[in-house]
Amino acid sequence: MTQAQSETASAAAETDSTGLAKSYRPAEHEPRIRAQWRDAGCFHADPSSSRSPYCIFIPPPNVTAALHLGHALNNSLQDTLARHARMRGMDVLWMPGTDHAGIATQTVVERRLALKGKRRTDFTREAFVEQVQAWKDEYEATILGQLEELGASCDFSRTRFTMDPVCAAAVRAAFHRLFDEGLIERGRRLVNWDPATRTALADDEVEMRDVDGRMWYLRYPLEDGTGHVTVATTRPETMLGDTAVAMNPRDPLAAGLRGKRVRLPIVGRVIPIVEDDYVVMPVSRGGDPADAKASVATGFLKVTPAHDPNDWDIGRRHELAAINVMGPDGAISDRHGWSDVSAEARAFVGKSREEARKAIVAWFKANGLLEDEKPWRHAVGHSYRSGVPIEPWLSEQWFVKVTDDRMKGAALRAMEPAQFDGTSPAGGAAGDGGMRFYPARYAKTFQQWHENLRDWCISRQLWWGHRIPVWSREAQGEAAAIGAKAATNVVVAMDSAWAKQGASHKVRRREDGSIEELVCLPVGADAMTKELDHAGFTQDPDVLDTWFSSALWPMGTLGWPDPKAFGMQGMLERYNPSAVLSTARDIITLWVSRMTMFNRHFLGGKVPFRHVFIHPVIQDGFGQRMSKSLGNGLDPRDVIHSHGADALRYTLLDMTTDTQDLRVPVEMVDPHSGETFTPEYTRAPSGHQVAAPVQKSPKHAGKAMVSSYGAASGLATPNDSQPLARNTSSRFDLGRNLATKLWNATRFALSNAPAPAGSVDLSKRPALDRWIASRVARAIHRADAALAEYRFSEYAAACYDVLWRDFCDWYLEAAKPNAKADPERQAVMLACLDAIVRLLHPAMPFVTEALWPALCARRAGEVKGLSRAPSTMLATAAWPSAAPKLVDECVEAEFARMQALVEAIRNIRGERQVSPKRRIRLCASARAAALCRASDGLVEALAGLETVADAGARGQGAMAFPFEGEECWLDGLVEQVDAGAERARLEKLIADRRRAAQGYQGKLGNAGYVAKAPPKVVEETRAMLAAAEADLAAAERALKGLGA
RNA sequence: GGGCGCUUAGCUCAGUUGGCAGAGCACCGCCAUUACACGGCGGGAGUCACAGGUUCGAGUCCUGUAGCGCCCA
Repeated sequence: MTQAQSETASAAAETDSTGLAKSYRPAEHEPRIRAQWRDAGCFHADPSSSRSPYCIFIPPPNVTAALHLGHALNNSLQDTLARHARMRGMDVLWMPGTDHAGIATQTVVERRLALKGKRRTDFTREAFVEQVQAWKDEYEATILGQLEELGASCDFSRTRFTMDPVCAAAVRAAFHRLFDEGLIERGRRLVNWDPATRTALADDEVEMRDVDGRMWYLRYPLEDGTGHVTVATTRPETMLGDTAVAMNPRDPLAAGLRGKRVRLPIVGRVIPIVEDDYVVMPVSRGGDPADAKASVATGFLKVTPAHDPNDWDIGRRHELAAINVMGPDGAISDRHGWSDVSAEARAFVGKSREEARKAIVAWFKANGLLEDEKPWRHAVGHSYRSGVPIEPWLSEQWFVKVTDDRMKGAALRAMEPAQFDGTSPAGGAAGDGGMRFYPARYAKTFQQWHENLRDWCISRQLWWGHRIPVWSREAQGEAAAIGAKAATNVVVAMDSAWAKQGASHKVRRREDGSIEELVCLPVGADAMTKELDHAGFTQDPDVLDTWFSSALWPMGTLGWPDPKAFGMQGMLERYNPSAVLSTARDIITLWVSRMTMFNRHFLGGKVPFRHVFIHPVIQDGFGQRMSKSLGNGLDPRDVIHSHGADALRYTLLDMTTDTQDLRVPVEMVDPHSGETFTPEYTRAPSGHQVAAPVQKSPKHAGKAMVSSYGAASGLATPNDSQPLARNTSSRFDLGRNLATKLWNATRFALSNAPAPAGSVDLSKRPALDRWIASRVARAIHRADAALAEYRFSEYAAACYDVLWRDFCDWYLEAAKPNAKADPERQAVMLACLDAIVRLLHPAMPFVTEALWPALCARRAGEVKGLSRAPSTMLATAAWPSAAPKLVDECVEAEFARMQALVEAIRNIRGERQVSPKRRIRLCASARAAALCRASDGLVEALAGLETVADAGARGQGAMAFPFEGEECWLDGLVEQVDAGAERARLEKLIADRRRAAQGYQGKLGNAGYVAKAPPKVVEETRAMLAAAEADLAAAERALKGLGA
């Protein structure tokens, strides 16, 4: 039954004497508790506090869409850390916010416009940005609402957006400073061009996909008419821009061709044959047979510097021209650097790259120059947003010189030396060695990324984003004179009137000899824009890569560069570096790297965070990444609906081990019956396993529903008779069940503790109380140790074990018979429960907070050694603390003996299917009898015994079992003894004990073992052997006693 | 091509200095015992992917193989 149904099923919530409803229904509590936290300002960080600061910057979610399960995971982890730190008395700032996600958001808005038959260019830039802004407002609200629903204890009063005025100031300041320092420059370089969205992309925004393409073999005639060379290419259309043919200098054919030239077909351009090690030789001429490329290579490579990054490099080595034959739309064009267009070539101008490819191949075929073509599967870069193949394209762009030591070197030096592969470059500078990765293996990803870093292209030809704060014009006056004297591409700073007002004024002579004059304005210099306009300057139309502003997140959100201007005095010093950044592994390169470089550069070497925790990636039940377009994902709101926020959080925590992927099988909820079921699967065209578009109701014949894949793919449309089904996963039952268990355990404890004692000295209490206190103390230590190392599943297990296994299964059951008559017992019970509730709060904030008032109303007195400071709200209550002496090995060992005896008895009861109501008699051995006497009646209560008698008092038909090497008997188990079954049971037991004994004997018979294993281990083995042999003997005697 | 990870019960996964193979779910019994059936008690279930090596002893450390997945070229 879903939560929604159980709500309607039981209209009035019944309550008992504790004032708590009979069961926990999350939806009845979550909104109220969220409001309480909000009204009490529980999560507001206080920079003036004397508490030590603890800060986490949220990885700001994109405003493109609502949060998915991966976000729910990451934020559950961060909230657990934040609440833990807050309860430990720290001043916690969990900084929330959202990211404008330039290209992604612009793309979704453009797609929406396309449905109405409109394009971005149908609007003014301002009008279009307004529409994106509206989208952003909607999704920002959704996202922040989702965070609240999840229970995230963010300081929402400080919520930031990467394009708000505070963050914008940081972007302006950072850009200005980097520009002034020469770390940002403009240049004509090959970039990853997305012809669909018509913008440049950074290297890491390009996704490599394997594509079934072809390899074409084109003949280029030698200029001297002595023959031809054959080049192999996957991109024949780029031949229009070829400026050389390259061959490997080790190629046996090289000597004969050295110095020759070829005449480029169609174009007629005469181009050189150059020699370059990059060229792969065919196997027949010495190529490496292991290299797949050698099997298709001809040994001759067409070189198109303007349309291939490798060719660009070859071009630079051989001083080749770069002829750009395409326009920004990817179509062949003669207006972007191609001037020697022959009459024959003119026919190709204007064709799209796909059309041009066909036409060029056809031309070669028709002219007898197409030697061959083969199918060829190869990797092609695609835009991670628009999905179209990337075009390497020559254009003027802005770059951050991250290859400069002040950037990449600083990032590498930030790594903790122990995690550095090789000799750590960290020195004694501020922040050096100050950053550590969890799990440690991700340090390698970070290191390798930086070691292979290339300059970062930051300009984007978009309208949504931070506009580049640079104004330029063709140089005039003094600037023109200075520029004329400078070498190509050397940027010269001007000491002009603009510069005196705080701007950075620079001059650069381009490759073509023209001279540009650039003025970068600092924050707050907007008055100068008018002057610049007047002087013929225009602002760069481009915007910055989103990651440029994201990289400033740990600084900008705290008011950098001028916190006072935003009323944030002292925050930068206090909360940066933050304690930890929690994020996914693909973000290490995109974001962690850049935050590290910028933070260190702008804040005197400070790292932005001391720890980086990389969380696993959630996949569906088939190991596929959850994706919106496939509808194979799980909306956290659906899980909150079916299981509650605590169940979602706890289960996610429980799944977070240090593995890199985790699977969550997705099931569906039948809207007709509320039942959860496993849907029918089918294969999407992409090859993914997805829920079939329409599903039959498992309960109601003839009724159907639409799956989220059906809706997302458009293959089915939800309507009244065929509604859209929500998804869920029974994986979350774990958390829901735990929440329910805690709720009921609390109700039970409260109803059994009407008048707890004011204070208790545990040393004067029976073993049972000392035992539970010891278990709780252990659980607290276990939880603290786990969270200190970001082992979330270990923390979850610590909570589960102490609550369910120790407190409910043993302590409450043992305390049940007479707790009401023992005020001190009641006090211990409530104190331990109180500690457990606190322990669970970071994982399950709602149910614990819902129980808190009831616990406070019946507050137990002090239990020495277990400190639990009072608080009206659990969210701001103190973390429990247990004195080390509370952990009592002796009591735990004795209790374990008692548990073993109880389990031995239960085992026989279970096997013989004895009714729990049936009271039986234990005829105990000397040791067992002593244990029972010492246990205050626990054994009797937990094993369902009527009495405990001597072994000798057993009657006819008593069943024997060995306990610690002695025979014990159970009397009155059954009306009639089944001798055959009894014999079988004993024989099985004997075989088991014999096998164990033989194992130990084997070990001890090994001279090496006895000589070399630690004496303690050998001693344990001896004891184990003795116990097994004694048990064996006892069971054998019993079997004998059974008669023939 | 380089790097990283995974392979343990039917399923999803723990197993942190090498020392008695675990949990939850599912399954099979018994029980609606007045906290909880989102529950209690019991049970069955594993050649720890494969092959070597180190060691008195390997799920754990080393080498190699196979399959799956991710990241970077």
